[in-house]
Amino acid sequence: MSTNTVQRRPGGRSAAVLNSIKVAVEELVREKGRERVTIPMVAERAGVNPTSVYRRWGDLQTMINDIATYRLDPARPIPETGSLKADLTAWANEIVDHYRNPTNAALLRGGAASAGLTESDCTRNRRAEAGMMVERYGATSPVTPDEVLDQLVAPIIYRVIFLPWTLDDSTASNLVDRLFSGR
Amino acid sequence: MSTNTVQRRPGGRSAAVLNSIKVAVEELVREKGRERVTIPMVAERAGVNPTSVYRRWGDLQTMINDIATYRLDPARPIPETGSLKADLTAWANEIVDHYRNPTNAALLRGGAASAGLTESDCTRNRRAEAGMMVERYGATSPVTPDEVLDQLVAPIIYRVIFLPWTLDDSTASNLVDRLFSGR
DNA sequence: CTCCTAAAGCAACTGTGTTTGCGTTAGAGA
DNA sequence: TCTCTAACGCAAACACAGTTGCTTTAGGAG
Repeated sequence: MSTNTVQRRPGGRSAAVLNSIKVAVEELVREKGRERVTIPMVAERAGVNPTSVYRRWGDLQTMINDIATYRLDPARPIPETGSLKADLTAWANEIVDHYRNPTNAALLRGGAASAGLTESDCTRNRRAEAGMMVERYGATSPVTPDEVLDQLVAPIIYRVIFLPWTLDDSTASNLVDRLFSGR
Repeated sequence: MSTNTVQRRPGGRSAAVLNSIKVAVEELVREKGRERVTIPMVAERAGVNPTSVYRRWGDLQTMINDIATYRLDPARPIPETGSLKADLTAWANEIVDHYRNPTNAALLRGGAASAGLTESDCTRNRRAEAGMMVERYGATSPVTPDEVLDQLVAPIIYRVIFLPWTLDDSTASNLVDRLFSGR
């Protein structure tokens, strides 16, 4: 061997196993909620030996975080329409659409259970994105980043967690309208 | 026996056991978060046999929901000052104060994990209380119950779950001010 | 095609949460 | 005080998540 790197084997069987596990995790999280999913359960649904899962990821938390490529991409482009109101509407619609997917909603609820000690990815990223959009318009902006969090992000996340059936196509624009009303 | 009702024994020992379990649950939920608490753990801290806990409640979810009498009492009086704004401010302050207690916050996060399928106590009660206050002022009310949920309850609950360190004495009144601004 | 070994499978074992049968303690009415 | 039995304690059995050593399968390089 001419290199000192470990040989990997991402092809064939490993890929098939990975894919069936991913499907099983999505199904089970959606069906039962993240808290009621176990590794043996995932392995059985995937038609795979539990040992394989333990060897690859070690624990359920690590596995789900790694499998969950369906979370909101932190590197995705932030809407830039030239109007703050339109930017916020488009951005809020992305968030609503993302969490109308039951799997994503279940993952958010699971994350909420262990939140509160440190700022989670969810809140930190949303806060950063809100700040970015508002600051584009500088002192002329009628709203602050904190107001965006309190009156736009918070209602959406609250509904995702406790009242997911109230989310619809007009939720985001309604909230933005109220945020800008009287300003 | 002249009655066909089962004899209960709420006094003495049973009350002592119940109380020591209640204390143990509060401590452990605050220390570890609801998700990392188990029944044997509670029983040991309480100096009680785990069997007693299983026999009384069956499972941890039921036990915590039952023990948690420190949650906001649904029968407590709703503020009635004569002004909707003042009512809402007082009411929101109660909620903030309640959830600034780390035990209550941890219980809310735990509840969030299993929410989303049915409307939880938390959301149903808040919605009912908001409706009650707003309806007192009928058609003259500048805000709707849904607006109260979106712009007052949701920001508070969002902060409790994800940003508990941002809750302070002025949080409630700031939110109410923004809710009424421009109306 | 052949060799090497990454990665999966298998099975036995451990630790811990949960159930169950039975004996003991102690609250409440007679 | 006496009796009845609800509620607790105890210990053995059970269920299942997670671990470990070994074997088997199959991807990739030569």
